[in-house]
Amino acid sequence: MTAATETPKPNLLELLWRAGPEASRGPRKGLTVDAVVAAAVELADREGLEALTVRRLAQELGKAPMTLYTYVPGKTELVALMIDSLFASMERTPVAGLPWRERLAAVARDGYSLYRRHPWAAAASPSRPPLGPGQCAKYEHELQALEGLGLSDVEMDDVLAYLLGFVRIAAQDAAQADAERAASAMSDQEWWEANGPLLAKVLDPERFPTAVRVGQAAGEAHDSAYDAEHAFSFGLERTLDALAPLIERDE
Amino acid sequence: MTAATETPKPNLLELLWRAGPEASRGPRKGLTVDAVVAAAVELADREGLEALTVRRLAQELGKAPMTLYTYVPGKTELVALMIDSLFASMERTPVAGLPWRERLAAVARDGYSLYRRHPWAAAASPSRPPLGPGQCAKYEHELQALEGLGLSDVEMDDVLAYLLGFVRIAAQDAAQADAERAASAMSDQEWWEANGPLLAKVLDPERFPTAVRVGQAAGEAHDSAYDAEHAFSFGLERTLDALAPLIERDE
DNA sequence: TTGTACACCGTACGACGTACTAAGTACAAT
DNA sequence: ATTGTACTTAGTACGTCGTACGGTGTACAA
Repeated sequence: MTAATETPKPNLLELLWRAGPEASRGPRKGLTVDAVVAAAVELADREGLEALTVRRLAQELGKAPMTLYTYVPGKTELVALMIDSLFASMERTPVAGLPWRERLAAVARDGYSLYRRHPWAAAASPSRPPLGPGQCAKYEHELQALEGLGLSDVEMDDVLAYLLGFVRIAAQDAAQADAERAASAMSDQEWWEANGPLLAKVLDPERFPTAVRVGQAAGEAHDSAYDAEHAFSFGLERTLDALAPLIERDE
Repeated sequence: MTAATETPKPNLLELLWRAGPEASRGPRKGLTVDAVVAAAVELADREGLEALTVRRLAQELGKAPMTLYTYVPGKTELVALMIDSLFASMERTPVAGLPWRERLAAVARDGYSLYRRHPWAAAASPSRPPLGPGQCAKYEHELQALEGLGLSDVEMDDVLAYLLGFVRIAAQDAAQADAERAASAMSDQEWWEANGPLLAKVLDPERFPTAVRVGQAAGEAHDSAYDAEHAFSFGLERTLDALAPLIERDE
């Protein structure tokens, strides 16, 4: 029995920082982790996260499916790498010198437009992503926007998590509204013809007086049933108001 | 050729309101939609949304997998029904007579604890769920908590969407933190032994000065890397502060 | 020159959602 | 009472997924 050559599964952290040992023997690699990740991002952007399958991605790269496992240990790790690569290359509006509201607004808008450009990432990105280089660069830049405002270190982290939570949920909702609009082959008119009668019967103004009134008003105000961009700008103002007492507390 | 008996696929809306025509011929039904949905909720609570498969659910109900499709047209509709059933039976703290902050806090806490009890729902529930009876009852109750505060109808909807967005993201993050803790078989110590050296090399305090400092402070403050309950209570206070200017604007 | 670590590929396994078909049931129409 | 038919239930099977496994050939190290 030969001693098993221990090739421990490459760690996600090593992979994120591209710190794995590079092979010195064997055939030349036909791809790189970066190339795989870039192709995956492009595919997910084009056709959504559910179209991103290992087979499909391999096909686009001109390789057999299992080949990708040489570069990436599994699909979850691939998605983590994809998100970190987004974070690494995202736009970071310079904020030095701006008043605090504009600084935080810029941070929020940078994040939001990243997620709008890559809607799958809003659904997939966790609150505390693994500490890859992209995540670290993002975190560093965002924290610098919070420096000098009289917050403690712990408060800075709390405030940032709160702000980014808003950004993520706004992006999720926007992406979902888009997806629903695209998925329903029905026009609004067809939908109402199909479902209007039932809704009219069931949305009893005596049982749901406030809901019927407010729902109707909201539906008319935003031309669509849900106006994502309005929700974002409304929410951003609120979120900055939320932080004002904390930040301006001792000025 | 016999004329095709048109049995149009039951609409999700009809299903939500249990408004489908009931069969008058054929064998007695061995189950009800409610029973299927209840079993599905129980299974998802117990083992998570990814354990909720049609086969597994059918097994728990003592039926063949395909049998469930008599009650529910597909898995997506099943999940929608599950969420609406949660909304229908959730706790709704009475808020009449309370000051506005306590009213909104109660609404937020009811929602949050619902999602904490059913973590899968936080991930699956969309911003604008289909108008089932549970969703309507929830919406009605929540809007009543916003009545009489001097807001327009459209503002009431905006404010509620904003508040519920916070609740959802807080619940998502909490659920994810739990899941990660459960999934990693490693203890914190093992994790640091495995990843500490790389992180120490790569988290260069010159490249990421603020991130390293704040990250360390935050990590020490919350015993775990991410303290969900703290994030919720911190965020709830902020969110109420966010709404104060709007609500107290003309008092 | 040769041994070996490695990239690459084909095949295959066990899950998944669900389409299709057949069997059997109980009410409606006769 | 009988028969037709709408219905529930079940079995089988298809196409998809992630990925385990084993084989083949390459190119560097010894």
